[in-house]
Amino acid sequence: MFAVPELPEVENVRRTLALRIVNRPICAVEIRRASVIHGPHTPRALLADSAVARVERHGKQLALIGPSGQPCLGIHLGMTGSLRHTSSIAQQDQHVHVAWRLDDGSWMIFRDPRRFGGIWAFPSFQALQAGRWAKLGPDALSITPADLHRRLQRTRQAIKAALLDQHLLAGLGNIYADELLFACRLWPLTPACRLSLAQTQQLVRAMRRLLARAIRAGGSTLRDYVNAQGQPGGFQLQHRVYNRAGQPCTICKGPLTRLTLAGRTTVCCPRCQPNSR
DNA sequence: CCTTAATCCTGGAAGC
DNA sequence: TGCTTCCAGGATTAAG
Repeated sequence: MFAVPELPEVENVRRTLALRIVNRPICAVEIRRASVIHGPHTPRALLADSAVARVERHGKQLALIGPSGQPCLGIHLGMTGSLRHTSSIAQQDQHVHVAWRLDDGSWMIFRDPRRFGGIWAFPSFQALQAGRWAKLGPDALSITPADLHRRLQRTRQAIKAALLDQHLLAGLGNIYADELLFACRLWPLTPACRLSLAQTQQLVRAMRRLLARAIRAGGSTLRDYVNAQGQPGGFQLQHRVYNRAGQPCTICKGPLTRLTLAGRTTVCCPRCQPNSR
């Protein structure tokens, strides 16, 4: 249905983009829609006449880091954002907001039809980390069970709402939160503070396994997600609950239930994810 | 402290 | 066929 880039998709963008653009001279920057850029949007701030030395990720966000002493760009893909390396741009494409031209005439493009994403220009990676990433919780791939347990203890919110809160834990969105809760057989409305340390240890183990499998499969492509090289992912074929309301549970064969939680569609199995404890 | 809803936005799908 | 309506959702903000 949508792009919905969450941690596995953003990690695939990071890897495929790095292969194509790291240390490649950027000759020029075209800003077609300045409103997607936050902070200074001078050519220098956008790495014109410079290069991307490293591409890093925290949660769902990317950093295009210039050479030492040079600027840094924070990229958030939002819902429909994409960052791609292509040989050419369709001139009539209204959704390409920023385009960087490389030395061989190819382009890195930021495209985002729904414009929930954006670009944040900072003078350095340290400034991005201090100004933007510091507000995020630990990355879902590196958080420890003890840390997550401590953070979950602090809220009475439903576990699904807590998992979606990027200030608490960075990286999960609606797809992987539903898949994770199903994998752990946890009812989405369970208060977060009711998870025991043992349950949280299981949760973290399942989360790492789920995200690793999704990354390996290239992420989930529901409608139009592609990595920086234009390739779709294949993990949607392994979804057990997301977008499967009414269909049979892969374990008990009963119908999957759909409910709304924290304003989001939630799909789960009332039999395999019992509302208890 | 908690939840819900509105807001931003487009395009695909469904309904008439 | 063509129009309208609904719906998807990440993050923020305001209201209850």
